[in-house]
Amino acid sequence: MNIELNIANLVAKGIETLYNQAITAETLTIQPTKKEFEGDFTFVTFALTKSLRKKPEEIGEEIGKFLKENNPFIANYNVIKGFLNLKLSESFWLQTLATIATTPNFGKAAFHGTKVMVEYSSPNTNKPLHLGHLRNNFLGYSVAEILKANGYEVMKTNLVNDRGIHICKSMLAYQKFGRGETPETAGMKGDHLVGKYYVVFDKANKQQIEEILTQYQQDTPNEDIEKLKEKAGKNTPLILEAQEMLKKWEEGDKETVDLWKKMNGWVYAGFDETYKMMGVNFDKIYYESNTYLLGKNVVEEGLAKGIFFKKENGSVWIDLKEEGLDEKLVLRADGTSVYITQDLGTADYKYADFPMEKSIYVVGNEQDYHFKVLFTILKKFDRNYASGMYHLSYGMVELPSGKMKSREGTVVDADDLMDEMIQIAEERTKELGKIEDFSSEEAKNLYRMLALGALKYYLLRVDPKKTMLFNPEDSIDFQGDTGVYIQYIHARICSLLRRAEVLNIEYHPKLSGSDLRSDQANTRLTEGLYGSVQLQQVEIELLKHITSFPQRIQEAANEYAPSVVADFAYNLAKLYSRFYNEISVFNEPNEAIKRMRLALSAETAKALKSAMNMIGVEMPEMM
RNA sequence: GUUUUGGUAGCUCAGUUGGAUAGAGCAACUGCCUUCUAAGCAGUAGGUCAUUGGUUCGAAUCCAAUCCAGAACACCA
Repeated sequence: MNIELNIANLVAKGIETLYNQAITAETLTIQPTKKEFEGDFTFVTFALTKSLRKKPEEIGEEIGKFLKENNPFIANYNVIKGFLNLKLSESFWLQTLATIATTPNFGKAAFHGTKVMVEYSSPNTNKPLHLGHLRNNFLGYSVAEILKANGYEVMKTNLVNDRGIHICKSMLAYQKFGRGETPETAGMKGDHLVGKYYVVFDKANKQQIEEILTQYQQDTPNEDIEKLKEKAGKNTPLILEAQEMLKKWEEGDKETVDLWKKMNGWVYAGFDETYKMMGVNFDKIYYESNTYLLGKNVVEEGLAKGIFFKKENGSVWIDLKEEGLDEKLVLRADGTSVYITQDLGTADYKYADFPMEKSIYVVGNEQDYHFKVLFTILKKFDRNYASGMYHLSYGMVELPSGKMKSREGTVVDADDLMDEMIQIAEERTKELGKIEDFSSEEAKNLYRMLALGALKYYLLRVDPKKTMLFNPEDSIDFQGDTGVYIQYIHARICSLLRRAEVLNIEYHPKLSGSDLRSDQANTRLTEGLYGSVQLQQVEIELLKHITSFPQRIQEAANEYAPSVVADFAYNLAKLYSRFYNEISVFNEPNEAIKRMRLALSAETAKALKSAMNMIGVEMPEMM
């Protein structure tokens, strides 16, 4: 349902009839009427003045008259300057309500099965998840849900970075200083324990850098200090040992691999817990330890096709200067892979797994350049999936104190943050004392829903592309433009609907078989259920807003922006809240109006829930 | 230096393919709980849309330049 487009079609027909000029509806500007003017939708006539050689007011007047005379749904019109404001009839809105109510999964598109892969999360196994990961995970999960709502078949994947020098660092530190500690003996989640040893490594290594640096300065007092620092950073005993360990790992040394397996096992157990709490999941998990050797065949292929070239020392490159990029290394002189090599191989590997038309990478914007290069190369290779690749590049999350820095200990841990939010949700809820009849199980579940809802909404309401500020004080605020506010409105509606059920009020049009979604059936039902009742302005506003849901979901998918859905939900909740305060449902003496208001409430709740679920937020029915 | 992203109210953010007098929330102030959940509602106040120029009936939105801020530009991942 797209009212704007329908009106545009009517206007186009009008132009053809009145002025004998063919025009496509899509080129006409129809927009919701600003609230300070009378009307529902506005046709902007300026664009037509040249081709029709008429004044904007004249065009508006003539088309308005035509529309009103020829269409029963256009109740009235007025023209201000070049703006033709159209008022739609009550029966139109009532029928719209019936259509929404009888459309299963209103807002969502029919399944068309186009395959799309969404890769997100992609953690390193050397430290626990933090606030930045939360934005990534919530975004990835939400985009996947939004694509599903648009009819795609979605495969959610996670490419875990489980190998490399950084992993060896925590392994080495554990080996040296761990004394056989385990998550059980330490009373810590596995990912946190491993993260602890990563920090231990870093500290010890820093000390070694200092020592070496002093040595260097004594040996070569005239050398530039920055150069010496760099050299020292690469040559500490610990770093050399870690590199040695990486080599051993690659050779399959049993002791090293066993340790790696043990520690990664701890990390995965920890991650699973965190993912569960976050409410995200994956259809398939890839591990870099399995994919890091991929891509060498692609390098061969590139050389054979003349897309890559070899330098004298044997390293392989691609020249992307024509694309406005630089020369880029794709294989080291010693024949080992770099980051982009494995990404090239992994792209083929994923496609063999799941022949998708779109492949979304949810990765921070510090890797914009990398993905530009990756996609450009794959296009040069004529991979048939290359044109469907998209880097969902999101901005960093900053704190009021600035960027999160692990060195300065300002990193906000994901587990800690979620726990804290749950605790605050519990405190607030207890203060309000509304859920005394909840079992402790139900109460706990509610705290979780509220806390995660607040957090997800807070992180997803902002356009993904933008750097955003995480203000701890604002994030725990449950008032105003927040997830909890929307959940609250939903709970209130559910309360009304429960009462309607107790009172046995039948407000929902029930259709079956051939009746389903036919206009005549709608009209019949609408008249039977609601009669020709008078609608309040807020009620029309609500209907207008709900009606825009399908377009908003599409827009969210086109832009990969959950913020669009969040915005829809918030504004719908706000409108309903106004309705709820202005208008009484159960004190209304007219039964038809009562039914209409209940149906309107029910559809609002459905749309709210549907939208919020798309951003991963659960909606309580009582709170 | 090159490339790239951003700059809207004190703060955090919206603002569709250019459309009417630029919107929310927070913070501040004023009202509203014998009435369907006050985690709410209504209202007041708050703006040189970074700056300058251009395009046109019309610019926060498009173009150019400038200023400011972030990021990327490794035989790291």
